Formats: sequence, C-alpha cells, structure tokens
Amino acid sequence: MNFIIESTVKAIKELYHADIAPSDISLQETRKEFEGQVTIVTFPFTKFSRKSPEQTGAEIGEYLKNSLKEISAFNVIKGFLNISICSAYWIDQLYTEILKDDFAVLKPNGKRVMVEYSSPNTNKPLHLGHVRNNLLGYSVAQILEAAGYEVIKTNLVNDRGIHICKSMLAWQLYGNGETPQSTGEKGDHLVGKYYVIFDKEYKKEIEFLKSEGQTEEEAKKNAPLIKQAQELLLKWEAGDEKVIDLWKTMNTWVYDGFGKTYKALGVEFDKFYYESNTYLLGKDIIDEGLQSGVFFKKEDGSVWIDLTEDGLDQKLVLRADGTSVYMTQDMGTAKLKYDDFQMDESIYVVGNEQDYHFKVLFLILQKLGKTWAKGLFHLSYGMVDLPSGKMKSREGTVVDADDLIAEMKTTAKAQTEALGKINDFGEEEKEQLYHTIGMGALKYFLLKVDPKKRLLFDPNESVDFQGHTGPFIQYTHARIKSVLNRATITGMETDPTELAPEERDLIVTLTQFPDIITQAAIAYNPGTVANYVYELAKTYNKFYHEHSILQAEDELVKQFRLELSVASAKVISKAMNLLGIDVPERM
RNA sequence: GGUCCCAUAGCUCAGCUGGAUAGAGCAACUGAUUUCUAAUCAGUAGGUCUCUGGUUCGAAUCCAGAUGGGAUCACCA
Repeated sequence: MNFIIESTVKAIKELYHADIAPSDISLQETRKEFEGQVTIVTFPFTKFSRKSPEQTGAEIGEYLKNSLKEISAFNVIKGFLNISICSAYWIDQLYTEILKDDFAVLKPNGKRVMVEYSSPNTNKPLHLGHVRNNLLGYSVAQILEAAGYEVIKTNLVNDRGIHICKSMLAWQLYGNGETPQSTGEKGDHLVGKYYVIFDKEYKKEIEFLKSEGQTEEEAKKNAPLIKQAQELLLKWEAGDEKVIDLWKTMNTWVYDGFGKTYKALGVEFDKFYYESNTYLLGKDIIDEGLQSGVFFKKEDGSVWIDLTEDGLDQKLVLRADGTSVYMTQDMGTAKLKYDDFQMDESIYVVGNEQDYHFKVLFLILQKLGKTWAKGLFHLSYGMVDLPSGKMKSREGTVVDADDLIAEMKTTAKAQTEALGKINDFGEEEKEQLYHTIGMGALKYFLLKVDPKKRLLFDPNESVDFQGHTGPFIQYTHARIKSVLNRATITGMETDPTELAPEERDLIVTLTQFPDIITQAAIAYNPGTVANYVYELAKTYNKFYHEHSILQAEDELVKQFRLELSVASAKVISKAMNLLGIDVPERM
C-alpha cells in the first residue's frame, strides 16, 4: 500500500504546495459499511488545503485516481477518503506475492535473540501457570524467528535449593524406596507428591510446637523437619556423596516427567542452564561493582546497591556471610548467557510477580556499564487464577498440566466421535488427531489474550471448541484441504476479471500477514497472530459459503478459487504454527 | 504507605502509533444443509468503553486525579 502513500505525498505537494512526511499519512482499512478497501483521513490536510475535509478529500481522490491505474474509484464521506483498488491489483497480489514460497518469510535482520522460558523447579510437576509460560515463550520464539531473528530458546532449570531438599527428605522419611518404575507414577508427580507430604508433616509439627507455647514464627524455625531439610541443603552444598546421589536420582525422575510434558505441549529448547551450575556465579560482578562504587558495603559485610535516586529501594546483592542471593545469581547468569551467545536481545518470560526483581536486575547491570544490558527485556505475563483463588503447589490446589492435557484430549475425542467424520481413521491416527485438536483448543485459549492480563481459569467450564477457538481455525483448514483433495490445480492464471467482494476481502486479509508478524514481534504478543488468523478463517468461511469452488462458473474461475484456497490454507497453517498449533488435514 | 499492572456487552476477550454508527465469540432467540466438511454461515437482542477533569477539529485510545481488583516493596527463589 506504500504506493498510495507516496502518491498522496505528491498530491499534497502539487495541489497545496506543502511537504509532508509519508509517516504523517494514516492509511487504514475501510470499514465494512463503506465502499473501498483503504481509507485516508483528510482532517490533517485541511490546514494545507484551507478547504473543507470533504473538498480536500475529493481533490486528493481525483488526483490519485488520475495518477494511479490501480485505483478504480473513490468516495468521500465527511473527512474520510475511501479508495477502491481494482480487482487486477488484488489478483496480481495473489499470484505474485501470496502464493510464492517466500511469502511472509521476512528477511533476516542480523540480530540474535535469546528467549528464556519455562524455567521450572524440579520439586513438583508443571501446572497451568507453567503451561501459559511455556506456550507463550515458545510462540514468541517462533514469531521472532519468523520476523527475521536468529533465536536461541533456553531453559534455566532451578534444580537446587531448599525446596528440592524438602522433597528429598520426605521421600527418605516416608517413601519406602518408591520409584517411578515401582509405582508406575510419572517421575515429576512422584517427587511432587513428597513435596506435598513434607508440607503436611511440617504443618503438623508447627501446630504441635504452637500448642507447647511457641509463636508461629518460632515454630516455623524450630520444627525438626525444616531443620533436617536445611541440613540436607548444607550437605548438598558440601558435596556429600550420598545426598548428591539422591538429588541426582530424583532430578532424573523429574526430567523424565518434564520431558513428556514438554513433548505433549510441543515446546523445545536449544540450551539448558542449571542453577546447580550457576548459583555461585555473580560474585566477581560484586567485586567489580564494589570497585567502581556502584555497590557499597555495610558494617556487617553485606553488599548493597542504593537505587533510591531511581525511585526504587536499597537492594541487597550479597549476604553478610558472603553467600549469594537470587539477584547475585541472576547477574552472574545474565553475564554467562551473554558470554555464551553474544545476543543482541534477551527475553525473560517470567510472571508479573517478578516485575520488581527484573526492573532492579536490569538497572543494576546498566549501572555496572554492561553494554548488553539495554537488550534485556522482561516479558511479564499475568498469573493464571482459579475461581477459588491462587494456585499453590504446596497445598495441592493446582490445575496439573498433564491432567489438563489429558482432559483436553478426552473432550476432543468426544466431540470428534459425535460428528463421526473420521471413522475410517486408524487408531493411531485418531489418537494423534484428538491430541492435535485438544491442544489446539488449549493453546489458542491461552494465547489469544494479551499476556499482560491475568487469566481466570474455571476447570468446571471446559474450554470451548466452537466459535473463536483453535478448533474453529483447524476446522477451516481441514475443510479447505478437503476441497483441494477433490480437484486438480492446473497452474493456469485467471483473467483479470471483476472479483466478488468475498474473494477480494480474502485476498486483502491474506496480504496483511507479513505486517501481522512484524507487529506481533515488536509487541512480543502472540495474541496479535491469534486474532488475525481467526479473522482470516472467518473471511474464508464466508467466501466458502457464498461461492462454490468446484462448481464454479467456468474453469478459470474454478482455478482461481482453488489457488485462493491454497493460499488461505498455507497462511492459516503458518500462522497457527507461530502459535505452536498444528492444523490437521481432516477432522 | 511507596511502586507497577489491569478495568470495554450477562460471561470471555479484540480494538495498531488518537479518526466514521465501539467489534468478535459464548450464553438466549430466529433462519440456512437433496449442493465442495453445519466444529459452518446469515440474522435478532445485548454498551454511560469504571468515574471526574484536561489536551484536540476529533478520545475506549494520550495526560492528571479518583475508585475497584491484582502484584510487589525478604539476608526466599
């Protein structure tokens, strides 16, 4: 559409002798109720023309129509110049742009970006909150790649610390040597079970101590279980062989379980970092900051940074005993990641409860003069809440990821069977399809909303399969494929005839795809793609309903509609892939 | 208390750097299938865009304030 903007700049120069920048012209889609495809708002030009918005629009419209062969008509309503572009232009767009293999393949921008997501703790299975994180991270990575970045997907696994020791301790005390093999339980669930047991027993001890007259705080500190867990952590840090062995064994169980969940979610990673390797990092940065005066030492030996000038607080970066805190590690890990990959940008997909932490982290790194710090970005997303409130793994009030995935598949199965369209499928093929549809529904449900917004998930109200949903779009794809399977495409191009409105709208929508990718990449928002592909599917369905493809008026029209269908299926499939959603050939 | 995020139809959400009569889906009601997949399409109904001011030819959108909801301000991660 750039040619219209360029001509409008010229029009204003010739008609009103004024220079305006192309960026000052706002070109927008014409609203459905008016004639035309693009609209120019003429209010801003009246100060040059010194005429009414209507008259200005008419003059510019006349100029454009005379100078551009693509423009077939125009009309002016109030301050809006609506332009109709001729069918030949749109048909040309279909054959020379949309149908080409490199359509919506954006040029490499020479930039490398790291997307860190998932980042689970290894003491419990993944829940719905993690699912949102994983889908968001994976989709953003896909979108950035489509937008021309070189993308590195990383997962920083929190595999050490007191929470893991709690699971280990509870397993030692109450586990009777249970293993995933002996119980048939998925490894991460087995370990998570002992995490919950720990919490239950710990609470009992607290109650008991309170009944003996201790305060809540004292009881929490003095309970034997927490003391034992802390001892375990000290032994781990000292490298005690038996403790390390148990830790390794239980983590292996968990990774095995996570691997299955990741596979079911369809997410993957290029590089894993483990906190057991990185938790001691960052101390050299502390020294560096002390020397440069960015940090200061208090009397007790603890190290701090004063951010009050930036509207934040004083923040501890190293304990008095010289051990690191979360911030210390994160500084060190940020540096490690940069040393490994020298990326231009680094995106942390982490919940919004850590907004403050990342604000501080990035600010500290900037103050330390790290040139790469300006490329750091916290992709913050809202929590997933249940009607009953916040999910808490410790208390077992979570929507488990594996359960949810299984449920989605069951629902997909029931819906599909009720329609009875795939009775000729083999068992394996059926299972595959149920998974594709179930995950399509779940992924679309989670990705269509703005990441910033918190999400309320009611487990009793199942995720929809009709309307503005993943399966709706998947269905549109399958439907197109079904038509295409019944026809032969000869590859002959149509004559530039007059397009029906539904055909033209479909091409117009298709041409927007590259822009959508760019927009989604800039905003780190898969929702942009999700809403676009829904719009596209709706537009196709309308076209499909109004026009017969196989029984078209003549062979040329038929071939044209087939090509239009090919293009639509291609864009739908590609857009859905940016969301990490597969589209079936039949359903 | 300080800081950050959110507020649009009964419900779940779109609405790009300000533009026309604020759009979808779900739920409710009506209609379309001897015709390419009806998980579809067409229609009816549903709104003080939380409130108050400001900027502007023009504000759901930008600014200020208020109200409500959430998060955070740990020598936890």
